[in-house]
Parts: sequence; C-alpha cells; structure tokens
Amino acid sequence: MLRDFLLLCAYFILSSLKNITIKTISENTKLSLTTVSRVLNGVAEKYRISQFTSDKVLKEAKRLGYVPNQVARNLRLQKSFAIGLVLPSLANPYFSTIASIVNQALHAEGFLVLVSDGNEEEEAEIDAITNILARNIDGMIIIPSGKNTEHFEMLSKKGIPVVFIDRYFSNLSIPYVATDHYQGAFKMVDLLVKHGHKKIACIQGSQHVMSNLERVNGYYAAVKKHNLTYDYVGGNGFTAEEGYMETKLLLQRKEKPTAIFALSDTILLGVLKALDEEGYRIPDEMSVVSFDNSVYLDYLSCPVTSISQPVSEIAQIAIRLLLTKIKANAVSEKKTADVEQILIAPTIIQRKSIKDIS
Amino acid sequence: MLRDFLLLCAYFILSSLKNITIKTISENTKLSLTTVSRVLNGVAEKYRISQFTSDKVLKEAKRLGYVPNQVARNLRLQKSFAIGLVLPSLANPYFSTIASIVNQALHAEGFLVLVSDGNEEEEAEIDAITNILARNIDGMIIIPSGKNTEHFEMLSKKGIPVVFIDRYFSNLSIPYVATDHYQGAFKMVDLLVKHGHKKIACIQGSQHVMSNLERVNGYYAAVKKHNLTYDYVGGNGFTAEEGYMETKLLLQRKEKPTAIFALSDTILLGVLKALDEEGYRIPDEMSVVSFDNSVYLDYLSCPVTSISQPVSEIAQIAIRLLLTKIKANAVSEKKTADVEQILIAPTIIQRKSIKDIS
DNA sequence: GTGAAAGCGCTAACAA
DNA sequence: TTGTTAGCGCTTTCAC
Repeated sequence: MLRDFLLLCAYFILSSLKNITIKTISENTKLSLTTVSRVLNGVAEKYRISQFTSDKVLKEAKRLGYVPNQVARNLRLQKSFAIGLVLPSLANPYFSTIASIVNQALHAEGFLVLVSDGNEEEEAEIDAITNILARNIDGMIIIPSGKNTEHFEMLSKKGIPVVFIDRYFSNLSIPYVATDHYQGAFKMVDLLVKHGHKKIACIQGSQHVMSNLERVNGYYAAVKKHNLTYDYVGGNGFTAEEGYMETKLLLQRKEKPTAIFALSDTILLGVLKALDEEGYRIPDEMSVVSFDNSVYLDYLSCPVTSISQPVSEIAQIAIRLLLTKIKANAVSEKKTADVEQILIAPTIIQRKSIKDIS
Repeated sequence: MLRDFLLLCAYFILSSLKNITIKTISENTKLSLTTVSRVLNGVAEKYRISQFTSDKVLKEAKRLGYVPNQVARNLRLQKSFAIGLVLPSLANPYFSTIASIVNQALHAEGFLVLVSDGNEEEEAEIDAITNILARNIDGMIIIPSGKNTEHFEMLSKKGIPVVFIDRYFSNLSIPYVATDHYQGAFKMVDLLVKHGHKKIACIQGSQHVMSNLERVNGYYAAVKKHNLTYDYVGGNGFTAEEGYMETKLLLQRKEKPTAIFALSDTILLGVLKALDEEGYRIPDEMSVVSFDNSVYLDYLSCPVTSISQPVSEIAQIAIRLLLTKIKANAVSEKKTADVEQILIAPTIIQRKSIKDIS
C-alpha cells in the first residue's frame, strides 16, 4: 500500500518535473522510439504500423501532453521550421506593420517567425543576424539598416535563403522587393510642380539608408527635370525630432520654400509641429506632403497628401519569394539562376495639404 | 603539386559548404573537442590550458568564422538564451512599442527575443506559445489575448518563468505588470465631470479583454461615484472601424452625450472621423478624450486629451521581474513565494479636446 | 594541461 | 510491422 502510494507520488513528481519525450512514451507503451516517432510524425501508414499500436501511442502522447522538442528536431534535421525577420526598429509603425503581415502569412504556412529588432544600428543588426543564424533558421527576411554588406554576402554564401524588404542593395545578388522609392518621390515633386510649386524643400531620413537615398535621388531628378532653380535637402534621421529641428532651420533661411516634402510620416509630425509654432498655416502658407501614408494623416488639422507604400503587397511577394527559395533549397542544391529584384510603384493619396499656386 | 591543388580545392569547397563546428577546429588544430570547447567558452584559465593552445584555437576559430551552434548548445544545456514575447498584434503601435523596448533591453542582457504575433486570436496565441515553448525558451513575456487561462497554468506548472504585461489575470499566480486601467478610466471621467460633463459616452475595445474590462469598470465606477444618470458603453474592438461605427450609432440616439471617451487611440481615429462627417466640432460641440496618448495626438485638428500609459516603465519592470525569475530558476528549484503583481498609475495628458461647460 | 566518452531528444538508415 | 543504432553539435564528468 505504502509502496504504491510512493510510486504514485514519484510518478507525479517525475511527470511534472521531467520533460516528456518520446522516450517517456516509448517506455510507457513498451514500443520502440522509432515506432513512437513514426506515429507522432504521421507516417504510421507508410510503415504499416498497426492501428492498435498507433492509437496506443497517440493516446499516451495526448495523456502526457507531449510536445515535440523542436530543438532536438532542428539539430537532427538541420531544419527549424522557423524564419527570421530582422528589421531596423519595431517602434516604427511602418516596420511593425510589415512584421505583423509577415508573421501572419508565415504562421499560416506553418513557420514560426522570429522577429529581431536591430535598433537602427548596423552592429545590433549583425548581432541579430548571427544570433538567429546560429539557430538553424530556414530562411530570413531582412530590412537592412546599414550600408555594409559583408554579413549579407556571408549569408548567401552559406546558402541561407534571404530576401530583402523595403531597403536593398542592387549590387548584391540577393532578391528584394520594395517600394520604388525613387519613383514615389519623383511623382510627388511632379505633383507639386503641377500645382505651381517651384520651391520645394525636402527633409530626409537617415542619409545612408538606401530607401532614403532613392527618395532623395527621385527628388533631385524631378527638380532637374522641371528646371527648378531652388532645391534643398536637410535632415538625417527618420524621427519627429529631426523633422522638427530641420524645419526650424529651414524656416530661418532667407529663401523660403512654398512646399515641404517630408520623406517619412515620423519626420512629418516634426515638420507640422515646427510649422505650427512658427505660425504657418497649411496649406495656405505652406504646402506639406509626406512619404508613408499613415492612418492618422486623414485626421490631422490639415489632412496631408502622402505617398502610400504597398506594404501588404510587398510582404506577400517577399514571403512567396522566400518560400520558393526554401523549397528549392530542400529539393536540390542547384541555385535559381536569376535573382528576383522587384520594385513596386507606390501611389499618391491626395488630401488637402497642397495649395494650388499655379 | 596537383595533389596540393586538389586538396586546397577540397578544403575550400568543404569550408564553404559544410558547417564549421568545433570538430572542424579540433581537427585543424589537432586538439580535442573538449579543449576547443573550453577555450571557446572562455574557461581556458579555469582548466589551466596553455596560452599557446588557447591562442591556436582562438585563431583558427576566427579564421574559419566559427559561430557556435545554438541549437546544439540548447539541447545540451537545456537553455536557450532566448526569451519569447507573445503579443496580440504587432500592427497595434502600442504593442509594437512594447516589443521594441523589450527587445532592446533583453538584447543588452544577452538574450535573443523571439516575438510572436497572436493575431488577437486565442488559438493562434496558444499555437505561438506552444511553438516557442518547444524551442526550450528560458522565459516568456506575454500580453494575453483571450480569457482562457489553461495554457498559462500549464506554463507555470512546467516551471517556465512567465510575466504578463498590460493584460493579466489576477486569479492566476503569475506575475504581471500593467497600467492601472481602472484608475486611468476613473480619473478621466473624473476630469470630464470637473469640466461640467454629465453625459459621457464610452466606446470600448474588445469586450473580453482584461484591460478593456478594467477600463469600462473604471468608467462605470466614476459614473456611479458622481451619480451621473447618463451612461453608455458601446463597441467591441480596438479598431478605427469599430470606433467609427459606434460613434455613428451613438449619434443617432435620442439622448446625446457631451463627451466621448474612446478607450484606445485606434478607436479614437474612428470617433473623430464619424464626428467630422456628422459635422460636430471638437471641443465646441463634443468633447473627446482617449486612452493611449499616441504621438500624433498633438497634431490633430484638435489635440486630444489622453491617458498616457507608462509603456517604457512597464516593459522595464517586466524584464527585471523575468530575469529575476530566470536566475532564481537556474540557482535552485525553490519558487519565490510571493507573486509580484504590479499596477502602474497612468497619467492624463491634457490637451484641448475638453470643453468646460460647468 | 589535455582528452575520451556519454548524452541532451530526435530521426532515419539499416536490420529483422 | 517493429526495433537497433548512429549521429546532429555541443558540454561536462571522469580519467590520465
């Protein structure tokens, strides 16, 4: 009696403390590890395991609340069923939206998404990538922060499927899908010119970031195309503070613009604040436009015309690209010859922040 | 000569294709796996490994670009140096801000953060938790979505350190740190009453979510305290659409409120849109307040008074709590007797959206 | 000072 | 139809 009780106690202690593995199930059912593993992996039929055996295993697994140890599986299979998403900052709504979409879509495909925030620093980004890589990740989606590319080349050397989103390096043979930042900025300046603006100032984000560079290039290209004599690009960071500071600076200059183009909505908020403080009314005394088309733009005192990036589309295509690569990797070692590099045209959402002065 | 060349070729092929493990280093340096491992783990001194040997290993590791395989380490150590962050949706800026802070702080402590988006669905949440759990996570920070708690109890049974953020279950013995939602709502109604408002309507978020319930309770408590005869709570979701719909509905009722309290900023945007469409001017014809204090509130046509949640503080405390638990776990099996359950008082940021009608 | 070998939990080639 | 065993890459006990 007492012994039975002690045994029971021991059982409970063990089952609650010790991990439940296929070995536990194997012992309890007096079946081999192989058989248990096969049943649990749904290949019982293939090995013609009897219904009886199969049921026994399944029942016991359920009773114990067995959860397969992915770490062990990864180590054995050299596969993790997880993909890494490395981005500059989750605090930026634009990126977190991407993260959300990627997460949902990949979850539906049975993958776990490991999101890692690089904090807009190249070093942290490399750290995140290395760390994720060390976990036998199946693939990676990256929004790169910096301008160095060695660690990315290392990735592709290692044969890890990688896709860039939003920001990219056209000189690397790594696929990317992004907004056509250049075209977006170009079209926006075009629109402003159509409304009679000839003095358009631009407040940019982080200078070394590809997407920012492309936008600035688009701005300059449009300025040149229209033979505008005025041009101005200030700033160096995708933050409201930067937008604020730079606008203050801009407004102190002798020659003032008639329109300000904020290269992100975070910058825009700072621009608006500065304009408000300096007593400029929008659009009467200053036209303002931006990049990103955040939801709240509709609700501002003056709804701001903005460039809408096809976030959802970008994320979807990137995932498709990545999964294709992963599957190709699994099937054989042959590399897909052509590297998909996709730019998607953004659209301008017109609101009320441009004054027609033509 | 030829043989040398072939060997060199073979070497390059192998080193680029095959993973570099301590075995590679061991073979190249003709040292045992043990020694290599020790040096790489920085315990060379402890085992009095000679400087010469140590240097040789380090040099070779560097030359090969060796990165330790975390999966194997995890399996062996039953430890992952990673913590899971499960939240309802990264698309919600409030949560993604938390994610960003948690990520940064834990990264500084040497942990990798695995963020998983539960998509505001309980099932997906359970899925995410199981999936992360199967990866030998060291601990978890969770913002729970649903109202079922079994999977959480399972977690604490298994001895996994868990901390809830923002939303919580006071009946579970799991630590949490959150805004005092109840008090926040209570104080806001108080403020409105001080400004002479007696008819305050409330547009709520997801009804079953703890934080929402607390806010609604706070609203009702304040309404009761001030003996207001009018009360109204509508809505069921933290979205702009919901806010929009519910406001439209609200404005069709015979008895109209003088103030609307949106229980989140996402809801607020919908409320503002509806009010605008119906021709209400803020604050003259309708006072509006909200919960969350998003950055853009300052820039709206009428800056909205809002309850600011101490996001950063919450995240910091939660991390501290979690790390303490993890360390306690590592040292011994004894459980810390008392469960820390912390509510932090929010502050009201007053802007211009409340009309004084007293 | 250094090394051999066991084992973390799992899968799959090979056996029976 | 089921089982034995090697090994994924790493750490650590025990041995020399």
